[in-house]
Amino acid sequence: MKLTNKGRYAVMAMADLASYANKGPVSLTEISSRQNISLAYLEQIFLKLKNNKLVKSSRGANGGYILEKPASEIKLSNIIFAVDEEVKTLNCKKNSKRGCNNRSTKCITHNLWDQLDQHINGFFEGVKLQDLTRNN
Amino acid sequence: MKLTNKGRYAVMAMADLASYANKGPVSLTEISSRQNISLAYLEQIFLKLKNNKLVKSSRGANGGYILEKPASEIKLSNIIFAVDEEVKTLNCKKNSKRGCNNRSTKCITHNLWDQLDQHINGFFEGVKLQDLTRNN
DNA sequence: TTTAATCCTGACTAAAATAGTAGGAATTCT
DNA sequence: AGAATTCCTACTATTTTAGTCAGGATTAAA
Repeated sequence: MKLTNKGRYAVMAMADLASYANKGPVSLTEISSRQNISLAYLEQIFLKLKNNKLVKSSRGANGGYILEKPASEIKLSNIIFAVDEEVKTLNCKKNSKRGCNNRSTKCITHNLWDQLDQHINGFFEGVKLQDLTRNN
Repeated sequence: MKLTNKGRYAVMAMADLASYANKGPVSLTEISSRQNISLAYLEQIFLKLKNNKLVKSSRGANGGYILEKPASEIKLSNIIFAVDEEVKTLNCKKNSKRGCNNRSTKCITHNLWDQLDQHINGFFEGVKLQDLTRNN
């Protein structure tokens, strides 16, 4: 799992959306001004969120986005994965054809990093979008 | 806590050192060839490890590095902090003079990211260098 | 039907972080 | 003295991140 500002922005935007979505579609312009994220950047982010079936869009005047699922069913890990798609190539897997099951120092730390990754994953698996809204 | 290859290299190198250090100082040249990390890069890394009192050096021919403390007392978090020194400026603290104790979406996710950080910290606090050596 | 709001998309760019090099000085052993 | 080694600083190349820009395409309301 990769962790960047973009992912954090995505979480912020989704939390914003979740808070205001009961009144129909929320436009990116609104979110942009509330959260201080540039509109163009938000568009880029929401495109991915949409492709990952986390939000639905309705176009035209008074259009905007709504959550595709209830906030209680959206995990933060879903959001982060959608936006910061994984490109990480783990050195070990890439370099060794031996399958990385030996006990070299390199592979030991590799496993360690893998464990950490799962640790972080687990963290974001455990938090739902709903947990971030003020009116839950 | 920041996580980069450099940190991983540092952990690898320290694990290597811990495995071989019973025979006196280990030179970076050795570590370099065993772990496939460029000598110049290792020098840079060990400079920081030394400043952080994790290793001791002895110069000159047959010189090298040894652990400053037993491997059972060195936490991985120590190593990583030494090498990837924190520069991270959290947006929230930087921007708001209100002390970031309001319930804005921004601050909610800020707290979230903080929690994650502690989570990761905790992970590396729990692992000792000794746990990585083959002959423990 | 016009118009405005909005989504959609890809290409581009600037800045920051990362990863690593280069080169020389100082030290110690043999 | 000569070889091996740490020490130290500055530099550079690459990659990633964080966005901007420009121009559509689509839809809904007036």
